[in-house]
Amino acid sequence: MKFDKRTLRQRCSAHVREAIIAGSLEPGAHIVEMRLAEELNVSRGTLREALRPLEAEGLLVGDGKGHLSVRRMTAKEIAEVFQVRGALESLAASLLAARPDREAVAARLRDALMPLKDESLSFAAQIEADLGFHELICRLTGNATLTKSWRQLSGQIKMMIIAVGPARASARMRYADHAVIADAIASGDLDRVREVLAGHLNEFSLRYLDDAPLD
Amino acid sequence: MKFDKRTLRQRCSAHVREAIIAGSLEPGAHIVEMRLAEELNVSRGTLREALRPLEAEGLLVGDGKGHLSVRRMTAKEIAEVFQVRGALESLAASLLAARPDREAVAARLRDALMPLKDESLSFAAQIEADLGFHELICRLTGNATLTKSWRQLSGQIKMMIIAVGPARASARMRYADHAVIADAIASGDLDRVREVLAGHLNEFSLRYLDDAPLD
DNA sequence: TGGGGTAAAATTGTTGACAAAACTTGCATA
DNA sequence: TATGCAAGTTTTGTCAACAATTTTACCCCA
Repeated sequence: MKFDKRTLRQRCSAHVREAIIAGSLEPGAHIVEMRLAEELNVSRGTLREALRPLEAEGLLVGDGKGHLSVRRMTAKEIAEVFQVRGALESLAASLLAARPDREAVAARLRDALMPLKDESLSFAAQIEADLGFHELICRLTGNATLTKSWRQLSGQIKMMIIAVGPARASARMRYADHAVIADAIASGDLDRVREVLAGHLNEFSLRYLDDAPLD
Repeated sequence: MKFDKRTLRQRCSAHVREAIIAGSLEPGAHIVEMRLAEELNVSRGTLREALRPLEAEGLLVGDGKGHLSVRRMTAKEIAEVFQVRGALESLAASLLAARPDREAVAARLRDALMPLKDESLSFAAQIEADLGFHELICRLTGNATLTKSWRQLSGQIKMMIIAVGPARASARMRYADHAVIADAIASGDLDRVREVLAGHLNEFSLRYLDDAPLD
């Protein structure tokens, strides 16, 4: 038996975050504090505190008059998030590739990819494995600020991967697509690392924006 | 006459942020909600909401048992922040240098540097001009996610610049040190941009870490 | 018909009180 | 002396009520 030691506020935060990412709170939807608080069986005060970090994370946006709503990302904004994500991961991967123990690092990265070898993996599990791999690249650098900055973006990234659906998203979450990144890090060739990573993220990004509705 | 339309919570947030950055709330200091709320003449609930974003920003840290305290940054963490900042600004500057209107962009950047030509500028104003220049690099890209990520770091950066004091910090906030960055962007030479920027931030970083006490 | 004002409803902003948890302090005891 | 227990204090967690603001609905009148 394991108890959930988190405070109500933390659980609210997590719950709402997941609802947004999963799409059960649709982009553009207004957050009515009273109603949502009732659904979660918490007081408005507790909910409001839980909402604040989500606002800072960019999952919720205020309209200047106090009303919060689920962020609706334009195609342009999606491309922007990928640019920043690319810069962060590029830094991370470069740092890893410059380390003397880069082979060991690459081994750990490959381990994280094992789930993706299973072709029948659920969409949700694919996303977890994929983003888990990319986050691990950041974490292994030991730079907590880097990891935190990456995490700030990860919610938005998950949200749009799920929004675009398995048909288009799954194609670029395969094992081989990620193994080349680990290989590049193991090689220690910084230019190659940056090139491979940029290519990976770029294809990914294009796949989302190709025929996505522009607004 | 101009009224302050911001909510109490927003003003609290801003006030506490400034107090932390300016050092009047010292690193490591415990935040006692009741006492601080009384000082600011607001209720605990309002204050608590105001503190949450500061926690997300990394200016406050929780100890896992609900107690918040002002973040104390180690030398290692300072170096890490500079690494991430470098990655973000490098992306931004590269984007600007690749634009057809890069000369116009460089001109706007140089404008922002004018205050630094005044040798008798106050320390606080120097910091504003310096960081304002770097933020402008991000803003001019038009990538809001990039700007937001950079802003998340700016509080921590200001905090440590002020903590280290004018003696060591002022040396690298001169006009010429920044003008070369604008020049590089105007040149359109991406490699040169990255090199100049990396050099600038690196010297800056070294200056803080040189004889800073390690913990 | 449409512009404008006003009452009503809905929603957020703010507060103070109570509950729960964590941290002292002092004492009793092995 | 070290340990454990227990009362009391401090501090955070949560809630429900009230105030202020914004939105909506409706009616009046030119």
